[in-house]
Amino acid sequence: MPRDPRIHPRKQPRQVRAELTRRRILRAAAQVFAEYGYAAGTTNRIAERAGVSIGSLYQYYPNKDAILLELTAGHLESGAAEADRRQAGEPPGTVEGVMRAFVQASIANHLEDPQLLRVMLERTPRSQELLDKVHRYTEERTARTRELLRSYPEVRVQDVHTAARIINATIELVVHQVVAEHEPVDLKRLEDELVAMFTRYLTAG
Amino acid sequence: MPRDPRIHPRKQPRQVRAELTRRRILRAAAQVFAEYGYAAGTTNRIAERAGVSIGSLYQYYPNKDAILLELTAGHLESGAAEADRRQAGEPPGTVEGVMRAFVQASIANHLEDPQLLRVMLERTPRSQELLDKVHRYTEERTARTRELLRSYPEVRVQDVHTAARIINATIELVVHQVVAEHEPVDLKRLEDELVAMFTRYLTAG
DNA sequence: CACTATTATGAGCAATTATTCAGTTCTGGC
DNA sequence: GCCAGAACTGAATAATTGCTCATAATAGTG
Repeated sequence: MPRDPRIHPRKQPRQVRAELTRRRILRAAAQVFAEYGYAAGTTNRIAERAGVSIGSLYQYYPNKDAILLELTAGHLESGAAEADRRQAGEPPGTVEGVMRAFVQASIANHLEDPQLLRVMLERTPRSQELLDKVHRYTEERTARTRELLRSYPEVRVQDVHTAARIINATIELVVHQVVAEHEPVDLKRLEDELVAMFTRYLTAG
Repeated sequence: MPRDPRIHPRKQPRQVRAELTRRRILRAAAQVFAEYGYAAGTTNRIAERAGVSIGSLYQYYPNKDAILLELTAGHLESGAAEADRRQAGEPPGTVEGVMRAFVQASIANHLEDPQLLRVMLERTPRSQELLDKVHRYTEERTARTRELLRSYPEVRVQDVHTAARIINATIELVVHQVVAEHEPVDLKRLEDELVAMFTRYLTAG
C-alpha cells in the first residue's frame, strides 16, 4: 500500500554521509531491479545490497516506486543529454548522418544496462508518475525530431509528425529488444539496416 | 513459490462442466490480468471473477504462471493462424501489398486486448517457458518473412535476415505501443506510414 | 567536552497472497 | 435410486513483503 509522498516527504540530506547513503541505495536498487525484476526486487534486498539498514532506505525514499522513478528519470535525462551533445557537436549534413547519430546514441544507451531498462519499461504502465514523465519526454523528443526533419528539404513524407513518432519508437523499442536478447547480435549490421530503412523512407524519390 | 507441474499435474476434464469451468477461469484470467496487471491479478480475484472457488482454479492450473502461459500460447497460435489465412488467401502481387497485409494483421491482433498483451510482454522475460515459446515463434516467423522477401526480385537489401527481423519487430512493438497509448491514434495514418517505410526500405533503387 | 540535530538501525507489524486439503456436492452409468 | 469417481468448495496455512518507529550512533558546533 503506497503512501502519499506529500505526507511522508523524503528527507533532504544535510551531511555528506547522508548523500553517500542515498547514492549507495540508488546504485544497489539499479543492480537489484536488473537482477530480480521489480516485484522480486524487494526493498530489503536493496537495502542489504547497499549495505544499509532498511530504515535508512525509507528515510530517503517514501516508497519502492519512488526509487524506480528516480532511476528512470536519471536514464531519461542522460539520454536527452546525450542526444543534445551529439546534435550540438556538429550538424550532420545529410539525413543519413542524422539517422545514424540517432541509432548509435540509442544503441550506446541500451548497452549500458538492458536488464534495468527492461524493468523500467515493465513498470512504467503501472505508475502514473512514471507514465507522465515518460510521456512528456517522448512528446518533446518527437517534436524535436519533427522539426529536425522539416529542416531537410529532401525529406518527403506524407505526415512528418507520424514519421517522427515511428522513427523514435522504432529506434527505442527495436534496439532495446535486440540488445536485450540473449543471443549475440551483430550490432553494426543492425545499425546499418535501421539507418538504411529510415533514410530510404524519408528521402524516397 | 511455483511448484513443479510434473509433480502436480493439472487434471484432465472428463465431464462437460469441468471443461466449462476451465474456460470460465481462462476468460476471467484474461480480464483480471488486463485490468490489474500480473502481480495484482491474484488467483483469488480470478476465481472470484470466474464465479468459481479458488480450489477449482488449482485443479486445472498448477500455478498462476500456467494460466498466463496458456493465454499467451493462445494468442500466439491465433496470430499465426491469422497470418497463414491472410497469406494463403491471395498472394499479393506487390511488396507493398505484403507489407500492408502484415501491418493490418498486427493492428487487428492488437486492438483485441492491448492491456492483456501488455501483461504478456511484461511477464515473458521472467518465465523461461514463456520465453522459449515466444522465441520459437519469433524465429519461425522471421524465417518465413525472410523467404517471402527473397521471392520478390525487387527486394534489394544488404541482409535479408536482419531486414526480416527488423520489420517483424517493428510491426509488433510499434503497433503495440501506439495502440496501447491512451490518446486516440489515427490508425490509418500509422498503417500508411509504416507500409511506406517498409516498402521504400525494401525496394530502394 | 557537552549538546543538539542528523543519520542509521533492525525487530516487528500489518497486510497480502499463492496454494493446500479435508470435506461436500454433483454426474452419469448401472 | 445407488454409488464411485469427478468436480467443487473455501477456511486455513505458510510465506513474503512493504514499511514503521523506538532507539542508538554519529557529526557538527560552541
